[in-house]
Amino acid sequence: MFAREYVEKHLRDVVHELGLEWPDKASIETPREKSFGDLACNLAMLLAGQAGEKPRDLAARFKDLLQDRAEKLQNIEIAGPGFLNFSFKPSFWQAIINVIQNEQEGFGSSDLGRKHRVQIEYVSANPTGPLHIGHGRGAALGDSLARILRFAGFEAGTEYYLNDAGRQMYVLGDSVLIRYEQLCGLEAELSPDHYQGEYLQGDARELYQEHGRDLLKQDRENAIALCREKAVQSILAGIREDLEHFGVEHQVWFSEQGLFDRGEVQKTLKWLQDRDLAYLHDGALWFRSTSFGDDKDRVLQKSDGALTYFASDIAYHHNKFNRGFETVVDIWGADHHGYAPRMQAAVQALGRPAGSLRVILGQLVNLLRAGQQVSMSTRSGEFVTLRQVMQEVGVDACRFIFLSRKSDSHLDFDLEEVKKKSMDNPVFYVQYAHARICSVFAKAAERGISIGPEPQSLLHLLDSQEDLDLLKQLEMFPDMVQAAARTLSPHHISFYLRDLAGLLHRYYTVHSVLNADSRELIQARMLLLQATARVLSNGLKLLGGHAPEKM
RNA sequence: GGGCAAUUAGCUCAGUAGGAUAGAGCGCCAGCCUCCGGAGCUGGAGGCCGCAGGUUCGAAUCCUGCAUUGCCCA
Repeated sequence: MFAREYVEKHLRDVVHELGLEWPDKASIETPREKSFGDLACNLAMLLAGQAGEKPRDLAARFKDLLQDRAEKLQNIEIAGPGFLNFSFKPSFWQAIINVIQNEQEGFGSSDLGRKHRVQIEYVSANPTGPLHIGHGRGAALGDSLARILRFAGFEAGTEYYLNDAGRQMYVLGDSVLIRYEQLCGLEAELSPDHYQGEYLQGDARELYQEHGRDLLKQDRENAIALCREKAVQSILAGIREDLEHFGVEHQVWFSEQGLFDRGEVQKTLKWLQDRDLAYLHDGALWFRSTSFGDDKDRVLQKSDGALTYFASDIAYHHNKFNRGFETVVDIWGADHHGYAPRMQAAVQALGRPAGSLRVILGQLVNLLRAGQQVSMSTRSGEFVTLRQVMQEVGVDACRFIFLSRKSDSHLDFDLEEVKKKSMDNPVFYVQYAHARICSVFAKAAERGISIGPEPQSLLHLLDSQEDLDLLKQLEMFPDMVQAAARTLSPHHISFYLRDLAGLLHRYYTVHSVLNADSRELIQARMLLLQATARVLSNGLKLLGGHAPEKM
């Protein structure tokens, strides 16, 4: 049982016995100051009114009642205005090694999610060009979240929504056709609205090789459709390749066009109209988003009959929920944040409770090189692709940087900094800790030292300050994973890993493992290192990174 | 003009159950290799948590107003 649960269970018993009610605002947390013990609780302060006693007096009663029965505690203190500070016996912390040894790659997992079905939709870039670094952030976030949620007992599905319908696709096809016409020697020119990217030249060239000048003879709309198909296929192939290289998987690729083909968009619009959630006005069809907290009603179908993106997005989310997902997570670029209220409104209109849709906004990524901004003009096609960044800085470093910030904070991504193998780039710091441990074990093998058959009997030797600091950090890993899952925030894991690596490095410097005084102590420390390596590895895996044995 | 987010050390950022003397890394200064990987460790300096009110036993955290920045919408 973990520390927090242990304390909470006993506290609840006592609260119950005193005829009091457990307050919602009760908190049991590790205090900032080490001298305040391992865990601190504000219960006495919150219950003072209810009990009609002064906080410190009430705290004293708690202490008396707890002292006899909570045998894993070493010490209970009353401090400040009425805090209860708890310290555990070293044996409690030492026992975490056994837990880690038993659970191995499962250590840190839980059933927090109780198989709750969650869908994570991420990246979902329009197939109009290669992925750039902003997509990389979304990719790292979504993939890591899926790993974390699964580890925490949720059933998480991953999906890529393919915007393969609509005007942008038409423009894409038109852009390729113009390139093709140029190859044929015609005087065609791209307008500023067209996609300018070099990558479309290749598609035009292939079309020319396959069809010669035949496309010129066709009806122009047909030719555009053909070009569009060609471009989408090749761009999509590139995107899939990039994501695979990035270590990211989408279980489902969901086509917007498919929604139209199956009539789901029209069906959803009718569904809304039947319930008076949509209405006709000025020849257009409007959604009553104001009934669900949006600023104004939104157009679903324009007066010329064209459907908006919003219309197909509602149909898409309708589809998601109908597939049985209870919670849907959408990861968007921050430039779409204005879109969130209407989507939230739509989900509620579909009859889902608030909170069924959780939108995560990945803030913009600012690409720098040695402090200088790298220009990223989107339409002109002059931008650094995710692929280029991966090749230059490596996948692990790239992902770790994305996950070392809150998703909604701006991120400066400096190519030179990320390549540096220093604390500027924490992934190396964390990986180095793992490699260091592996190196100790390699050396141990050379010297013929191994851990004996009864390792449990040695754990009491891990009683120095550094031992306990490290053990406590290991013990809180499951808690950390749950916090990351609850708040959909992978960055908690990366900060945790940095702290854990820091404690390991310190430990390593202060205590020699293989040169310790006794054979028993050597083995005990090896056990501690082994457990630390396991947690580092489990944590890195949740971020989609690797735990190398050598660097 | 309206909306959303941000504002914490010189720089980049944690702090999502409201808790005690606000943290980390980088950079700067001073130290640590007879020894398992120095990609490391130790110590120091560095803060009005944007500003002003409010809520309460207690606020970086919650509420209101203002300022600055970024983004979205018209």
